[in-house]
Amino acid sequence: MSTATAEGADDTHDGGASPAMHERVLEAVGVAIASGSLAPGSRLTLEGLQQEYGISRTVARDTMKVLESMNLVYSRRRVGIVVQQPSLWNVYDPKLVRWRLASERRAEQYSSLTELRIAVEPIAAAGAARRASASERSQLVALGAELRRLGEAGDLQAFLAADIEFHQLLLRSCGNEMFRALEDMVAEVLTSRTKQGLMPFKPRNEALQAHEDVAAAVARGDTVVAERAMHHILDEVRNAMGLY
Amino acid sequence: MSTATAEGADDTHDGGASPAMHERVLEAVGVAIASGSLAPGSRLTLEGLQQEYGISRTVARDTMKVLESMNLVYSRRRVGIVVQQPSLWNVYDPKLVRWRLASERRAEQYSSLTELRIAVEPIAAAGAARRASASERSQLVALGAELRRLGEAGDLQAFLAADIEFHQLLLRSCGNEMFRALEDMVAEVLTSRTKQGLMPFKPRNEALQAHEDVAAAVARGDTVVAERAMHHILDEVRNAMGLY
DNA sequence: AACGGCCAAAGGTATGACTTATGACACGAA
DNA sequence: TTCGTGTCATAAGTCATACCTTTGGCCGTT
Repeated sequence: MSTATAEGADDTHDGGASPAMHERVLEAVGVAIASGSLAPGSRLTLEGLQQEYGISRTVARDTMKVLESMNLVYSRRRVGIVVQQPSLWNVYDPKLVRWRLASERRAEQYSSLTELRIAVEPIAAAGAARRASASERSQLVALGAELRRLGEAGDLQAFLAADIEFHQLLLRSCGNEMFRALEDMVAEVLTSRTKQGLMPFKPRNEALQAHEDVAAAVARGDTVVAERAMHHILDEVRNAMGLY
Repeated sequence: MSTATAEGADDTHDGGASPAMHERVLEAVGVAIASGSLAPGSRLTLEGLQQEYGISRTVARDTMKVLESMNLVYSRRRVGIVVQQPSLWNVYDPKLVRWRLASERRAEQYSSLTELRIAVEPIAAAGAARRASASERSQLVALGAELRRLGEAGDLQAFLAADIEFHQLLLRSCGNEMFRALEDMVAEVLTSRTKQGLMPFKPRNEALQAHEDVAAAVARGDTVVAERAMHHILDEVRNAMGLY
């Protein structure tokens, strides 16, 4: 790799080069760290990055600053840029989550995210029952009905889309911005679960019922039932993961 | 402000100026955004930042790259650097959490974090019961006993320290790195709760018992009881927040 | 009123120079 | 031998400057 910077890469220091250059480097180094092929303790230098990717010091610095902000690396004078231990990473940064999902260690990331879902969604359901807006409540009920329709029709594709929308809407309407920030990750997990064929061919009636129960409980502001019903939905997931 | 860059600030472009300059700017702008005094949609320019803080373009760029990575801003040619809507922020970034806790909006951040605790800790307890190491289990039991001792002695200061250690150890030993990453935030919340005098003068016996129950259940690998007992601990918090 | 071209503003990138911190190593003293 | 101590080379931190590229807004034409 290295010199093969995608397009022609004339030596003409054109001052502006290929835009998104910065992103390319960030992506490459980030993936390398997230996948473990750049092990904790490994050292990089700005000089080295400039050579490796054919970039200027400016871009190399920008990239490292971002990685440093994610705690993937730290930099010290005279030493260079050092890869941090994974236990110090900002594991909630969407970029890092994406990189890890793209790596060999995908499975670990999925199970962490799934466990997080199991923890958060019931409390989010309770929050939604308490704080969702009127329109959010009715949308949720509508989605619950739609899920049953699609589930019984056996249209897995459309079911997945509606299921994602259901769970996202819940996180969006629960009034906690830290839960809301998990929207995309939940979508990712649900998508993957279907892709991996971990979903039953037809959603179980029990699951459909539980979704409707959540929606109804949220709609009437019943925090306890909303939470319990969501818990029920996730029990299925928990079983599948061997967490019971 | 501006020119008063802390020390002397001779005009001699000394190329190296006051180190941690970059951090100073990051902090200032970050706090301004987090507190809302730089409203979403506000626009900055690199030029402006250079003037405002007496820094070079390099430092201004570094700073903005970090803020951009946190999704606090985005930058567009010909427009400048624009403050993002809060709903797009990376609200799990420890820097942002810190800034928000230091702002007027402290209360919102605390309640989000508390709700997150309520969601995560029971599942973390179950995870610890399943996956903690032998030494972690015994440490947890020891901490449970210590909590009772300190609680009954009425030493709130020492109790807080042990309580933090208890909850952190649990998050650390539950085997989910996304839960572990919440260690510091939980410590922050617990500390604040005591500081604000929201703790009873003496911890209630029920709470002490629940901590011991969690420790014992984790020690013998009983996921169900560990989760339930932790849930019980947090019910107290939930009540205090009016979430029941 | 809609379309198209021009201009200036502001970020993106590249360079080169200088400052500062610091790991490593050599040297000398206890 | 071991433990400071001083020197030096390295690599990040910062600054200044220059040029390219994108793009929002203005203006004139159709």
